[in-house]
Amino acid sequence: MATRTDAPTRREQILKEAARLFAERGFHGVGVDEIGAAVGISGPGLYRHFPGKDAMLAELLVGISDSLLTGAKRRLAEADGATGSGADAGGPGAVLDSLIEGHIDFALDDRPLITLHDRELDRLRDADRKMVRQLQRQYVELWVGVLREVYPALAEPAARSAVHSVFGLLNSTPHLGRPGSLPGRAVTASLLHRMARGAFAAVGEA
Amino acid sequence: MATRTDAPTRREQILKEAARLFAERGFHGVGVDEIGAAVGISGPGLYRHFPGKDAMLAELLVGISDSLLTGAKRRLAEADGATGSGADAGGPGAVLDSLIEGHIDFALDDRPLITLHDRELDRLRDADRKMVRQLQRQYVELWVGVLREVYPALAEPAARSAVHSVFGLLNSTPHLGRPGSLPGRAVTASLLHRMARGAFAAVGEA
DNA sequence: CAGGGCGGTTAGCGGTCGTTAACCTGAGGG
DNA sequence: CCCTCAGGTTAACGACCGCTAACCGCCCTG
Repeated sequence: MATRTDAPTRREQILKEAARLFAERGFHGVGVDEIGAAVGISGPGLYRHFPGKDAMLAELLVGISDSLLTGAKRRLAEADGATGSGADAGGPGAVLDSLIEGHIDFALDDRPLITLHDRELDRLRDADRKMVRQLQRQYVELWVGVLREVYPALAEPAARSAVHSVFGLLNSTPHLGRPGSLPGRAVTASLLHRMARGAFAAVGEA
Repeated sequence: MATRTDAPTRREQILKEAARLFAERGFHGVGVDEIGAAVGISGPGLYRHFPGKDAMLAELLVGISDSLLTGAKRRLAEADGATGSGADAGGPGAVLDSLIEGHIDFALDDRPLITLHDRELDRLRDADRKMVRQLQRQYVELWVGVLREVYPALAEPAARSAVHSVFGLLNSTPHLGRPGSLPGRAVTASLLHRMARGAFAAVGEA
């Protein structure tokens, strides 16, 4: 796949600005005119790119969930391949670290999307909501499986609760102040990573 | 103060139902007619109790923030008194445990309010929003102070980030399934408590 | 150089929302 | 016995919102 250096298409501009606005003021709190103005066109011009306001939210939420799940699957496969072929410092702990790292990257780089992800799900039409819910569930179950490999004594319901709670922890990035006031991306990522591991350890090594 | 055994007043009914509805569908997603219907009166009847829809949200959010801060101050005072008078198993660690316990109680018992608390803040008028923000900031700083007593090596910005992140963890209760599907309140509370302590330890004992 | 369609524009429609106005009723006190 | 007033009701207004209709210019192609 080519790393895209192209200018973003108009459609992508719209999605990005819509995500920001939805995250800031809520889906119902943003008008189509505002979304249009954010990309330099006005109101109804959006309907050349999307069938409606709902469709923008749907594409955003499905995209987020799918991207998270796809990334996690890729990391899982990479780690399994590594541990299978060579005797490096891998193992289930490394896979868990990789999942955490991926989620943190997402939470730090796409804050508006992380905000929308657990906030505006109920505004979707039934079909879209079911799809997003299914992707989210797969993502959670993937984490639960890896977590229980690291801590085999952990029962499944507890593992699931722990995963949801750590998502809450990692998704707290929007509350950590604007990107400028952060002590640096790497520092924040490391802090979140250690806290997530600590939280898991506290419930897994009971 | 008398522990209230009275039937809830109409005003309290309205606030409770409004909180539930706002949490479910967002502030802009709920009409005044629905709030009225939820308490058995209809639409404009609400204006005998509140000057407007905004005022309901404002009272809810200020109430939450104030209640959290007041409870935390009380716990801090109680713990300080205990450690000051006798040589029991207290100390800053016990204070931190008490803060965590209080926050968990709130997150488990008032899920709609916890949801609103970090979701609809921007819908407030400037004055109200400033007040809520100030209460929230005091609450955070109180936690930061206690946390840095437990882990003196922890720098202040890191401590503040850690507190926000643990709030994210504790406030994940709305995602843990409906109250019925939980493995029992005490079990969930214990799990959250251990995870919070583990997360703090992981960043404090670096 | 004609023409078609992509990507815009403005005007406006229908519905919904928060709020106000005007009216009503039943209980309590002088 | 009347008056007041708290706590409702319905009707309606004005604003806003999502979306459609109708129109238009530019670029690309045959």
